[in-house]
Amino acid sequence: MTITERSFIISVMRIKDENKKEAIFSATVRMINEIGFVNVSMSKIAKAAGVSTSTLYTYYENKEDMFRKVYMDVKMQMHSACNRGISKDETVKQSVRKICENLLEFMQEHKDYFFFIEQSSNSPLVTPIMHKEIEVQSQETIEVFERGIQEGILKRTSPILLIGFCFYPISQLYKESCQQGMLQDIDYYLVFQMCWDAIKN
Amino acid sequence: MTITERSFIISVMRIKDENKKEAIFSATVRMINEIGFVNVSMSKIAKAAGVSTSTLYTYYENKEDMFRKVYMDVKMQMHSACNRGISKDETVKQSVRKICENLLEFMQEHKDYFFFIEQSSNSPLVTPIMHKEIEVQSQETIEVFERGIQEGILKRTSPILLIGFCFYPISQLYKESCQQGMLQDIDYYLVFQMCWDAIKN
DNA sequence: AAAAAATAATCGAACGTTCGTTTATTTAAT
DNA sequence: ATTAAATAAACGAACGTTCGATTATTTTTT
Repeated sequence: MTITERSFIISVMRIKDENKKEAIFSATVRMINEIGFVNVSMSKIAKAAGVSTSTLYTYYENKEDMFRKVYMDVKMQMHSACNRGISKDETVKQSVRKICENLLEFMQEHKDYFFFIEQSSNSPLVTPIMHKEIEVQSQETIEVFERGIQEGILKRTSPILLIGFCFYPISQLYKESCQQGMLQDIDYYLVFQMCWDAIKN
Repeated sequence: MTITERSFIISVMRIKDENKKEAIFSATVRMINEIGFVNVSMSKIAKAAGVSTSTLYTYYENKEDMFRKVYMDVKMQMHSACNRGISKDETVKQSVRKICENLLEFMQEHKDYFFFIEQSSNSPLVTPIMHKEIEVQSQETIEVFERGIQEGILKRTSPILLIGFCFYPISQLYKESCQQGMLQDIDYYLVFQMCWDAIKN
């Protein structure tokens, strides 16, 4: 959306500084990763973003709203990254492989996003409604696995279960390898092979 | 441990009220699960435990120390639960199956512990040193998988990788099933089959 | 066996600081 | 001139932690 487009919709308002919004967003992610949820506060995030504390309240209703929206934003980015380049012309195995690679690539390129998700996703901040929204977002991925079941290639069970056997091992192993600084040791070709062995018929 | 036994070890100290320690411990777990790390505080935990805030400081040095020790405690309980009943007389497959069942049983019986772990384990509170300690504790489990590799039954890779393919899918799927209230729908026999397919040669 | 002394667990109150949020005002864009 | 973004200042409440007094328990002395 360009500035002129926006001018038609909202005529005389002063527009929100997108740099500022981005600064708040990434400061939230960064601070959570650095000091954790226990020690984080609105003022610390504002300071990290180079913004007044009260400015946070022009972008978010309150603390909870802020964490929820930032979480959903990051999560959505991850899911759309996982779906990238998926086509119905390729085989299910090719698609699954691509989804796994997309996930791995996202984790590597957005390490901070990934660790933020890991730390947020189990918090009671994240409501069942949010989980539903996320599932909707990952519909494209689900369809790949559903196709695999129909074709008799994958095990006849819930697609969510199949997806779990790809996503969780990969993400957890990446996490462990980061924590122990042995990223090079993991053979991701083997990991994908193991994922596939788990879900294939 | 009887009172007389204890008298030999600790002579002059007044004995800490174990009920109180337990109350603090479980209040910590409960509060984290209910309101999350963002909203938790020493005073809230003390109130939930039915104890003065300052009493927390006779059991723990400070807030961080408290969360760390409670986390380690819970984590150790889980790992020793997973090792329960493992014998070198049984086949590797039997042992692996038992470990998986132990994990599942622990999660079901100690839902609160499990969710607390899930929420804590990705926090920067948990240091690399703590991760090392945990790995030492799970040595018995590691040995089972090492034996499987030596016997040529399991894939020739790091035992940690193999364990990951059992633990993470099971725990994540249990978590999802709780969140969506569809615990009955999951076929855990199939889940174990998928774990085994992933790791077997 | 009883009393006294010693020790640390316990707690309520208080510390200074920081919390999340609101209000009043200024700044900047139209 | 109008509108909203942006902020500084201010709010009471809550924060993590410390402290002094009290209580409960054990050891030592009678």
